[in-house]
Amino acid sequence: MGTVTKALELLDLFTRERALIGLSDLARLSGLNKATCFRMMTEMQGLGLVEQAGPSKAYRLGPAVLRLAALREAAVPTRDAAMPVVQVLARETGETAHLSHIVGPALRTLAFAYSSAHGTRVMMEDADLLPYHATSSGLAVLAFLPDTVVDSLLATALPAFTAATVTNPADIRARLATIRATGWSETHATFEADVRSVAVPLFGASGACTGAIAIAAPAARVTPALHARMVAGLMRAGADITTLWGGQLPPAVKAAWAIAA
Amino acid sequence: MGTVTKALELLDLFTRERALIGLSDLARLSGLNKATCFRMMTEMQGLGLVEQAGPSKAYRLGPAVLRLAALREAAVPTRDAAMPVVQVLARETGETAHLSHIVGPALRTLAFAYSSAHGTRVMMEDADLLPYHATSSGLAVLAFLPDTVVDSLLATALPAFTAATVTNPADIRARLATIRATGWSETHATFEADVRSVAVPLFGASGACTGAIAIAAPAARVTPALHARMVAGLMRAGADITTLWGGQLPPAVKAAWAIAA
DNA sequence: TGCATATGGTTCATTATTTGAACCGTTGGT
DNA sequence: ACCAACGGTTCAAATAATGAACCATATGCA
Repeated sequence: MGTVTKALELLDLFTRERALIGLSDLARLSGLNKATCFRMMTEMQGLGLVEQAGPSKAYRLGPAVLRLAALREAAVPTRDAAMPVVQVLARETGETAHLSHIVGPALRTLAFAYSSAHGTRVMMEDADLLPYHATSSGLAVLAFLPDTVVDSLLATALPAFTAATVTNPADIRARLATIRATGWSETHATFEADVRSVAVPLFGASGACTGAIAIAAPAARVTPALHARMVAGLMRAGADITTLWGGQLPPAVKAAWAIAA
Repeated sequence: MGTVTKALELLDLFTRERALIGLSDLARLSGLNKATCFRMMTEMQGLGLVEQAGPSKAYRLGPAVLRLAALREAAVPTRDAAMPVVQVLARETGETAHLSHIVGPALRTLAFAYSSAHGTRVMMEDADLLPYHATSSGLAVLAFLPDTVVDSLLATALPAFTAATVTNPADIRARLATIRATGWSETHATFEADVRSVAVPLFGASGACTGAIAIAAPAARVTPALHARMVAGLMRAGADITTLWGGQLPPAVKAAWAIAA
């Protein structure tokens, strides 16, 4: 493995719950030697990518990442462009809408919006990781990813997050076939209990799948009428965002969405 | 130089004007070998830090930086926290206010706000680089940085951006002494013609200077009364943001600002 | 048409950097 | 006073980075 990859995987250890990490923890979590971690963190600190904070000298992400993100959004306004669509979707359905994005090998939440229609709602957090096999967004993306990616994912051990999580590769493959035909995916308490979620895939300029947009609601609230509105809204939002991103819907998806609408 | 530093300096070549860079250009701009660049970019691509786009296979910043920025903002809401203060400052003075931040060896614009009071205003851009010796923000920061940093900067050749730019190290040192005493800095058309600008430094948790906040106005509009309001507003804003960032004013600055207020 | 010169990407012997066990000096708890 | 954990440092040994030369391809030009 390259040195750069190791250093940047160190950055991936930072999460919302674990914003500060000490040197020893960093070494334990990454499996790298403490000296290696130290040299890398020192180097990245010099570039402003991380900084040391607090009473101990624990590390956290530094201000340089803000500059990089500002430049990325200036070049490719992924998030800013899609945000209004996500908000409209949340308002029209009265439920939580969220947008996710393939980053490296994982699917991450990029943006989300709540509705104020109900006192209870499904909560989200930015930059969270979504498992492919247990979320509607994950399945929507997986259905339109190359077979090689699907094969290698299904070859690994799939964790069960709830009693309802589907972990059998054959069952998942069957669901993917359905999703390819209908153009949307659905899960039922497979990631979090009592949550029902529907998603559609999003596509980039080359026609490859780059992410998904989804709506998540408390299961008890999802009537057939609401479900229909969710699917219809997602198809429109999916087409809109794909256009905003300069992407192109695969013919099969375009046909599936046109028939349903 | 470490490999990680080289790779991340590659990322620093991306700017707003040059969002897409091809492999050969990357090698030329960085001075690194083409094979080295290729390997590093491939590695960073695997992590989503950069991606290849367009008809040619030019590189640009990838979606992973958005995730890192989201986590940084969650841990330390630098920009979000400071933004209202910058906006109030712009509204109260009727001029352009901007916040800058030390990132590695350079000073970068992090946020700015315009006022709608006048038809003409000083324009800004996010993530722009501010030269230390020719801007009020730069001088404000420099005055509170360690002597070693000042020495090494003044040892380099300082470019003149206008006829009024001060490039003589001795003259700059004299101005820094004044700034240390008063707690604020000022420039007169030293970076852009007809622009007059006032700034105060900002400080981090350790008491070290981490950035500056400034107001820039067309020179003709700066009356003594407005100038006084600018300085007073900046001092309040500087104290507020330093607090918001969990920072601490050095005693000397606290004293200077208290006396002036 | 063919020549010249770009481009992104690849190879492999040479070289320089990374690596990690063991080591400091401090700190905080018992 | 002790112990264990912390952040940080060292240096011979091992590994990964390096770069000149090399493809295949595409573009501009006469």
